[in-house]
Amino acid sequence: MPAAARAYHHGNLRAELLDAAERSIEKSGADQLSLRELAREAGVSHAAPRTHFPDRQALLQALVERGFTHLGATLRTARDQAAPDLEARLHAVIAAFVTFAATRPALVNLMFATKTTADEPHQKAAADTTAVVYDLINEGVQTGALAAGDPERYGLLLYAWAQGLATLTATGNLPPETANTLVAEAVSTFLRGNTPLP
Amino acid sequence: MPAAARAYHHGNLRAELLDAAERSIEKSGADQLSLRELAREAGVSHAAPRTHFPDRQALLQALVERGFTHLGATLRTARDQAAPDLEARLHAVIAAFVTFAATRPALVNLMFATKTTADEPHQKAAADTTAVVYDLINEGVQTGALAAGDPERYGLLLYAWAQGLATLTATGNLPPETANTLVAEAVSTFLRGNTPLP
DNA sequence: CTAGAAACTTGGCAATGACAAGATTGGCTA
DNA sequence: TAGCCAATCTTGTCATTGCCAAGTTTCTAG
Repeated sequence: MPAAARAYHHGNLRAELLDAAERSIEKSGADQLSLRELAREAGVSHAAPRTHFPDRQALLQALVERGFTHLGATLRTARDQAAPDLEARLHAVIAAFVTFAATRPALVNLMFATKTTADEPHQKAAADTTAVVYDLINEGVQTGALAAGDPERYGLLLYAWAQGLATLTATGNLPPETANTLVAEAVSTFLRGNTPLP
Repeated sequence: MPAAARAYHHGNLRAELLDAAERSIEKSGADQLSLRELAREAGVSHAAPRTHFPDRQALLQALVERGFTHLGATLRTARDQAAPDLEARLHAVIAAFVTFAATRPALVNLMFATKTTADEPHQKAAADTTAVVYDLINEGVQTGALAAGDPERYGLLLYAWAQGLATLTATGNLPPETANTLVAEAVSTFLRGNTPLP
């Protein structure tokens, strides 16, 4: 019995709760989120959410997981639609990251505020997201566009940069209109700083 | 009547509440923070905190403000104790940033999860923190160590990088022992990527 | 068609944040 | 020094919330 796709008393309550929760945190912050309020919005009883989420934390975690899945997909799309050279693709991916953060600041905060322990369910989704950057870096090292070195280290470095730019955007310290320019400079600085010696 | 230094019924309740709050969020996360619990720990009535903080959010904001003040001071100390050349000082500052984040992950998350609107009280403390990086960048541009360009843009770029590395450390995605190496690489990459043409 | 599981409801409890009104204390002034 | 005033803290209260237990409805597998 596929729980997610079932149409029962309410329909697919789980997904609707997550949608409402995402709207709520963007409007009032994550710590204002009320399960009972979500239930009211969905027109179900105050204990109905408990069927799908054992507690409040579980709902937030599901939100984070969905966020990473969404972000990963967004980054992959951006990569595939960019021009084929490394710089263009890196730029497209990081710019998409920043745009994502500008659109869903509260969700992004939540995603990166959650401690990462190995047994958490969002681990895989998060790894699939970082992999987008890592893979491009790997490719760059292999084609010789980047100086030989530990690709994982490069990946972490660039991912950290992207994450920082995204967070600054999400918190309003970086106006979205200048963000794009900064992303371009970050990528070109990164590449220029790691160009193999001729 | 200097409110902060007074010893009254309790002593300086305000500071003690903030200390307890910081301990609490590092132990159980910010959304588990309970004003009544803090009051109990301090041995005062459940409504006593209200004298110093109108509501829960105000306490969190005070925590953020204190955090930025502390971080700024930490960065300035690191800068002053480093070797006088630009790279060493940048490295020292960002490494101190990352160490700060590793020591107080929950506080750092809170600091960078809070939306920055102009009228918020922690604005100045936050600005004083970013200024440490900005000033070094400015100095680098003026002495010719960095290519001519918009210093503010450089500053934002490097600050974003530092913030990203700090957040990754705080969330456990970057083991503190490798963090130092990565910081060194980030700084040298940044400088290498922005060296003026000879 | 029936049994059992999944989804939801009703009722209840302890804890919390916020508020109002009163008590205590310390300093400032007249 | 007497007394007022403001800051600090207390007691009492309320609505809301998260979580839990027990029961009810609906779906589905066999």
